[in-house]
Amino acid sequence: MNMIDDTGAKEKSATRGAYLTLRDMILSGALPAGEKLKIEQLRTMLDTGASPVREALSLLTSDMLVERIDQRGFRAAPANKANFEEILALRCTLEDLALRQSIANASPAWEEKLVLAHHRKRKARDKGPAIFEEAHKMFHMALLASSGSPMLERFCSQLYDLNIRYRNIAARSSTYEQRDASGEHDEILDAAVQGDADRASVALMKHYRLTGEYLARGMDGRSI
Amino acid sequence: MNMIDDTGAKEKSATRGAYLTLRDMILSGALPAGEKLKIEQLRTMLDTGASPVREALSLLTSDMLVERIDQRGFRAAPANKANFEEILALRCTLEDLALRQSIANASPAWEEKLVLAHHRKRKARDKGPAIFEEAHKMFHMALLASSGSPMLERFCSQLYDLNIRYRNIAARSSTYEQRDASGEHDEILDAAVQGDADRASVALMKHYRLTGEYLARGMDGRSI
DNA sequence: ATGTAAATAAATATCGATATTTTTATTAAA
DNA sequence: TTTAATAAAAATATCGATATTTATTTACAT
Repeated sequence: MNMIDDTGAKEKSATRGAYLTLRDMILSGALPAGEKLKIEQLRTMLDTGASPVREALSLLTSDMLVERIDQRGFRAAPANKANFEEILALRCTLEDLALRQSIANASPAWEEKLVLAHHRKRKARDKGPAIFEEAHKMFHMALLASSGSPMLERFCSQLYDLNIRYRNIAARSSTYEQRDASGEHDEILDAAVQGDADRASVALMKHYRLTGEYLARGMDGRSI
Repeated sequence: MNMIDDTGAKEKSATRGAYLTLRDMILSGALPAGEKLKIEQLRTMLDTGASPVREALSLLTSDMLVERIDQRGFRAAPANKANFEEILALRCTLEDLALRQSIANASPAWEEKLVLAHHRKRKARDKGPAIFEEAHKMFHMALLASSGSPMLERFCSQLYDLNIRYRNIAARSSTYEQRDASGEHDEILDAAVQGDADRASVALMKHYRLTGEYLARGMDGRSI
């Protein structure tokens, strides 16, 4: 989200490495919500210096994955059902908007990008959860990619990541199983490529709300 | 925006001080859009170490006021008319939403807070631009303060700040004069307190769009 | 001239050590 | 006991120095 990687190469600065690892650990739940993030501890864990860790944490603050209290360090952002529902609601509003704009600006290049992302997502199904997660996000972001509003897309991307976190929290704290949403994705793709904004939006919202209910069940009555 | 100040006291960490100063310099245009931000230069300018400067810049990245390129440092976020118009459009959408939610959740406490913020903004008129700017923002944020969605409010606050920047850019690069929008504010306040969401929203949107046109004129044909 | 390659300069990123601040533990008084 | 004050420990924030990386200049060949 936050660090522009112009090369795409694997040579990563210590800060970027720390950023990616910590982000992953928070999204996956390895660093639980609300947990105090001690520099020294992370420093040894990531085998790097204090400066990269501090900078990575500062960066994660933008993503709303880490909270910072001046003079009192960092902690993983807290999680609770109210926050989850806020994210879901905001996500529906903003993605609805972005998707409609995207379809309104549809171009052949965008359609192709979208079809490609969908294809890759399907192929990624059995390449392990990390690969699939990446491809899944790519597909959803591709839907919004011609919205014409980079900031709106950025907000959506942020909210998407926050939701991943709740997905993992729910998976951990209950008998939650991955549901198969590929049919829903197909429907969204089809409507988007047809240029049918209403149908695409309805399908996307339904997709999010169904997932949302699913997750909410896994979270019920839990302290998270 | 980014650093939680639990005390409100003046004892600020070096990082927080650097953050506030740099933010101010970017919003005011003292650090022009697109400008390379060299650590050493800022370090001496702010009379502090490199670490606080780096962290402050990382934080400003969240506010979309600074861009970071791995291994190549920081620069003030670029500015152009397209970006300005994107901000305006997003702002209208998100604030419309937040304002309506806020009015829907209206409480006596919120109304009082709002009236107070409006009063303070009026009194601040002749206390210098910095004080007025602060009070003006407080009023606008107070309008949204009972939206029930902290994240939505955060997005609005971010966009508000980005708009301040363009206000200052326009002021600098043309014969732009501060227009008197107090009548518009009165109208918005009145509608909000009455609980008339439609009227409040229309007034708020009109307020933003008028300001927007005003600014756009000041920016026309300029490289900024 | 024009483009390429090596050498130099500048700037960034990182480390290790230290000063400050906050938190925890301990002791003394109400 | 509970509260308050103090001492000890832990953690954060910051500094100054150094290693890496990128940008610029210079020299050379086409």
